[in-house]
Amino acid sequence: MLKITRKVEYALIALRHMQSNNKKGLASAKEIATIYGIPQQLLAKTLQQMARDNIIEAVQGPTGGYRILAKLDQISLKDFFEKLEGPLGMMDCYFESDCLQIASCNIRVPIQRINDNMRNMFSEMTLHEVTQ
Amino acid sequence: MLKITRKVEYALIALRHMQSNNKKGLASAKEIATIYGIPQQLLAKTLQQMARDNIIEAVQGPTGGYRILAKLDQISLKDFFEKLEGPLGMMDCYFESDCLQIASCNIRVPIQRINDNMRNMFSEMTLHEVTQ
DNA sequence: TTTAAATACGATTAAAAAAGTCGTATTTAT
DNA sequence: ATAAATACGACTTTTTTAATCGTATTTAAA
Repeated sequence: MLKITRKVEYALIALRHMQSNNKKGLASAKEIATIYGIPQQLLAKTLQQMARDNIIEAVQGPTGGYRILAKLDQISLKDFFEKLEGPLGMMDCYFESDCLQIASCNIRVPIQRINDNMRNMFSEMTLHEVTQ
Repeated sequence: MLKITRKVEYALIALRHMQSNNKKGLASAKEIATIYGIPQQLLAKTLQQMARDNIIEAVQGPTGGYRILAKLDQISLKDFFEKLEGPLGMMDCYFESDCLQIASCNIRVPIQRINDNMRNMFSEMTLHEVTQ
C-alpha cells in the first residue's frame, strides 16, 4: 500500500532524462524506453498525457520527440500526481462520497487529517527536486 | 495510488471502537463488523493479526472478544502500517533490490528522499491521533 | 458434560486495479 | 513515397487486494 504507480515512476524517469538532456534537444519515447528498460508503448502514452497537461511539449514526425515545457520548480508533486492519476487521497472517501458505510464510519475525521498531512507534504515538494 | 488498504482501514475503525468502548470491556468481531458494515471474517483475521502483534488482546470462548492492550500514543502510524502490511515504501526498490532496471534507474536517490519524507511523516503521528 | 458462541488460521476464490499490448491513424523530415 | 515519430482508444494480462470457505480450538453457561 501507499505505492506510486509505474506510470508515475516512468514519468519521473523520463522527466529527469529530458532535464539532463535539455542541451541536446528532443528525446523520443523509444530512446527513453530503451535506455531505462521501460515498455515503449506504455511510456509513450504517459508522455502523451504529460504533453496534454503542458508539462512537456511534443514534436511530431521523424526526428520528433519531447522536451520539457513547464517550469519544474513550479509544479508540486501533489499537482503532478493528480494530473497523472487523479485525486490524491489515502481513502476514496476523501473525494468520493458514495461509500455505504459513510454514516457509521468513525474514522472519517482523523483520516481526513492524515490525508491533509500527506497532501501538504507533496504540495511542498516540486518536480524539480526529483529531477534535480 | 498512495492508498491505504481496507485491512488497515478496518483495523483503525476497530481500534477506535474499542477505544471509545474501553469501559464496557470486550468487543467481538461480530459486534464491530455489524455496527460498521464490515465483512466479519475479514475483520476477524485483522483483529487476530493485531492480537499477534500485541496491539490488542484476545479473549477466547463465548463472551470473548478483543480489547486494546498497547499504549496507542506510543505506536506510530509507520510502525502500525508496517505491522499490518509490511515495509512502507512508495516504490518496491526502497526495500527490495531485485529490480532489473536498478543499474540504469536515474531517480533512485530522489525517490529515496521522498520516501524518507513520507516515512518521517507517518513516524510523527501515533495511533492515538486516529482513535482520539 | 454437551452446546453454543467466540477466537484462530490456512487455503481458496472473486474482484479490482495496475500494467502492458494491439491496431490504426496522423504528422512530417527526408 | 517512405519511414520514423507522435496520438490514442480498445483490449488483454498480470498483480494486488478483498472476501469467503472450511475446519479447529477455546470456554462460558445451561
